[in-house]
Formats: sequence, structure tokens, C-alpha cells
Amino acid sequence: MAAAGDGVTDVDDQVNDALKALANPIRRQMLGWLRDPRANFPTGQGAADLDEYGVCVSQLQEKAGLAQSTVSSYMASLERADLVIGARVGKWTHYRRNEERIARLIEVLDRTL
Amino acid sequence: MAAAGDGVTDVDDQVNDALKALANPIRRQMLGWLRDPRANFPTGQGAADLDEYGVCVSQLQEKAGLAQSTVSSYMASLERADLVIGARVGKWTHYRRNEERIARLIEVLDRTL
DNA sequence: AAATCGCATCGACATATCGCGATGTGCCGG
DNA sequence: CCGGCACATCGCGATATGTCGATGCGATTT
Repeated sequence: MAAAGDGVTDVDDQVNDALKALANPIRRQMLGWLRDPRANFPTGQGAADLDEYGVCVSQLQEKAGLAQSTVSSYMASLERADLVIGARVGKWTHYRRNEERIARLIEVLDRTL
Repeated sequence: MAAAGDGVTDVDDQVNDALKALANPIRRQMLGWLRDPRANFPTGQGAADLDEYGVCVSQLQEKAGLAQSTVSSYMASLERADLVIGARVGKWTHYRRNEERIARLIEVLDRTL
């Protein structure tokens, strides 16, 4: 067998995707902002509870000062790397950290690097 | 002041360089091989003691199956990221892991990611 | 139903990275 | 002093990434 959960996805490929996603200062910073949404973003956008649903793209966009399309694709790459979880609520897409995967990544790096 | 040792080098830039260098399966694997040179490489090339001086480029090249120029530039990027230390002895360049920096990187990632 | 909002996706262009062969360079043995 | 070895650097074409504006699309508001 290959692994536990998914089909063909090798562990090393996942690590590589994560490292590629993290090898960009802006994406790392956005991941950092998501550590404390309430401290980093004004309330009132998207669904009510920032901590539960996460932060929507337009808030990240304004804070980052990049084009909307850029932020969207950045978040998509972080999601593909399993570092964040995106959830659409109404017309907003909320992103929050995937703490389990982040912790797992650190663990794997600590063990295999 | 900016930091301790070097001039303008921001910490975030260093982390970014390290992550970029690590965002490549072959470079990660080469770093892995250097964890135990004696187990992964035959003796008799370069300077005598693999553990002390490290592994020379031609050994890495043969094991990786890549062009010599590729391996050379890969090791250079790992060295620029402070993940390995290169030392020229005679006509060979030996590379060994920079354990302190690797540990520091993991620590920083664990703290700031 | 139409206008609008929030976001994803689509080209497009500039720059960076991948990996190679060829060429340059320092060091060594004869 | 010369040829060869180990490595670095250069130049190259192919692919990937950064970043944008424009367009598409589902959901919402009017």
C-alpha cells in the first residue's frame, strides 16, 4: 500500500507542495495573520465569527495590498498544500488555518530534514 | 541594529531562502544523505574522513544521477541558505550539514508558522 | 429581473527555477 | 610545464512562479 488516506499522493510530494507554498514571504505572512483573526482584521465582513469561520478573501486582499486575483490564487495554493481550509459561506470564502496539518508538517520536517 | 552577525540580511529573507532551497525533493534528499555519510557513500573519495569533512560533489553527483553542474549549483543554493557548509580541501569541495542552522530553522518555523 | 458583490478562473507578460552541456579555473601528479 | 581532475560558472531552452487586469459565475440585494 501507499499510505493511509488518499490515493496516489506521496508524502514527499505533500511536503514539497507545502514548502513551495511557504517559500513566499507574503503567503507566510497571511498564514501568520490567520493565527489571530480578531487581532488582525476588523469585524463586520463575511460571516460573523472570525475565529470560527475564518477570514474572507477581501479582507486578506486589503491587508496584503495585492490584486484580488493574486490573493485568491495564493490562498488556493495554501489550501492545496493543506495549510489552510477554505469554506464558502454565502458569497464569501473564508479561510482558516489547518493547525493539524501545520503541526504535522513541522513534525515531519523536524524528523526528516 | 539589524541582527548579530551580518549586514542587511533580514531573518525573514533567510527563512525564505531556506524554504526555497528545501522546496525541491532532490535537494532535500541530498541533505538527508548527509545525515549519515558513511552509510550513504563509499569511502575512498576526497579527504579521508567522511564524517569530519563531509561528502564531495562527485559522490553526490553519482548518487543523485544528475549533471555535475546541476549538483554543484544545488549545493551552492543549500550553502547560501546556510543549510550546509562547503569546504574545499585540495581539489575537492566537501559539503556537510549545518546542524545548528537546520535546528534553528525548524525552531523558527515552529514558532512563527 | 437586473444590478451588484465576492470570489475563481483565464490570458498575459516578466522574472525565476530546472537541468543540461560547454567552458573556465584552481590544484595536483608526472 | 603540462595534462588531467574536481569543481564552479556561463549560456541555454523549457517550465514554473509572481502578479496583474479582464472576464465568468454563483449568491445576494434591490
